[in-house]
Amino acid sequence: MVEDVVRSFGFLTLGTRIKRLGERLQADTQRIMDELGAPLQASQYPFLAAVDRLGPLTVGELAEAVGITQPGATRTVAQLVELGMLEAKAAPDDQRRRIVSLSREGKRLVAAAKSDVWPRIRSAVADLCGNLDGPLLDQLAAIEDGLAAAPLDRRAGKVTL
Amino acid sequence: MVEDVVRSFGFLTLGTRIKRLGERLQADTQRIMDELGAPLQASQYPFLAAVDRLGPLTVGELAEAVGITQPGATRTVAQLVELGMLEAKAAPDDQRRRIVSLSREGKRLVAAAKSDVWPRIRSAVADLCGNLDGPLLDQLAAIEDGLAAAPLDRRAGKVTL
DNA sequence: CAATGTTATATAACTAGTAATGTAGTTGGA
DNA sequence: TCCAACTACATTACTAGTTATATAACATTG
Repeated sequence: MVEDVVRSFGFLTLGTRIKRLGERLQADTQRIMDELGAPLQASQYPFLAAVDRLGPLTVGELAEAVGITQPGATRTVAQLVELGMLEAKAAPDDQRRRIVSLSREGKRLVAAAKSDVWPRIRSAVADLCGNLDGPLLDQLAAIEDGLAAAPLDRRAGKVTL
Repeated sequence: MVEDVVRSFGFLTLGTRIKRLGERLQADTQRIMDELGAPLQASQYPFLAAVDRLGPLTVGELAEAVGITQPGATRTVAQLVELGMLEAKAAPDDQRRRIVSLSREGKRLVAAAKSDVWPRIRSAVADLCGNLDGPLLDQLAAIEDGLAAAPLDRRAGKVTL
């Protein structure tokens, strides 16, 4: 067993450490969704959730809402249109803009996720880090240790919160 | 300006949010290193730092030390060998293992980074999040807001800490 | 009202991670 | 002792982000 140097280096490697932790959380979340039969990648749901929450958006607005660059948004929107979850049509007043909205199937999926999948994920993440406090590096260590002890998909017991 | 839904969704999208934040921190760190003339990618330094700290390691041990998978380590080691920063030779007792160590040039680079670059990064990150406390989501919001107000490369003033 | 500039999206090439699988070297038991 | 299983690393194909740039539509202005 070799020392985790990214953890040992503290603030110097914080970006690497945080990114790694995010990847780990996303992978665990994906496992919960796979178990529950959710048919998409974890990374695609924020797009559906954004349109559900904010209403039809352009590609650029979607990129901003989910916090990635425009080319990334263009690609994921294309995938979700291909999968039949989103619809995109040119704005009537400005042919450059594409207005993205939920398809019937997309709406059905969001409704199912809202009732079955998302509460489970929220409760698992809350179980992992809902009660943390104190300095950032200590909380990160607690989350890493917590995931090692019991990954997210074994924390989804209660659907409360 | 569109709402940041990943931030709004709280624990549900924590993995996405944390990963995004890590990418942002790494990108800012890269800018500091570029300004200071550091010749590598931010993602490559943990490998050099691991070998510097722990001594010669096999590819598998390096993967464990920096917290990625073995194929990722194989690739980055190959790049750093190509760049002349690392040397790899088969272990005398077990031809399967490759022992990775710092080249002369790699040692020189680590020494320069230790004295010039790493303290600057540490101080910038400490300036951003060294004094945070409280619940995780609040700290994440503070870091995001802090980066928006002044990215890391404009926080590297003092080289203390 | 045409030329020029700007904006919105698309495309291309790259980075850095992943999982699955291949291959060569080592080891242990019949 | 040799074959089967295991181990360490390499390879391949994929994911999801990035930057840089191209294209097409709209806006401005001389």
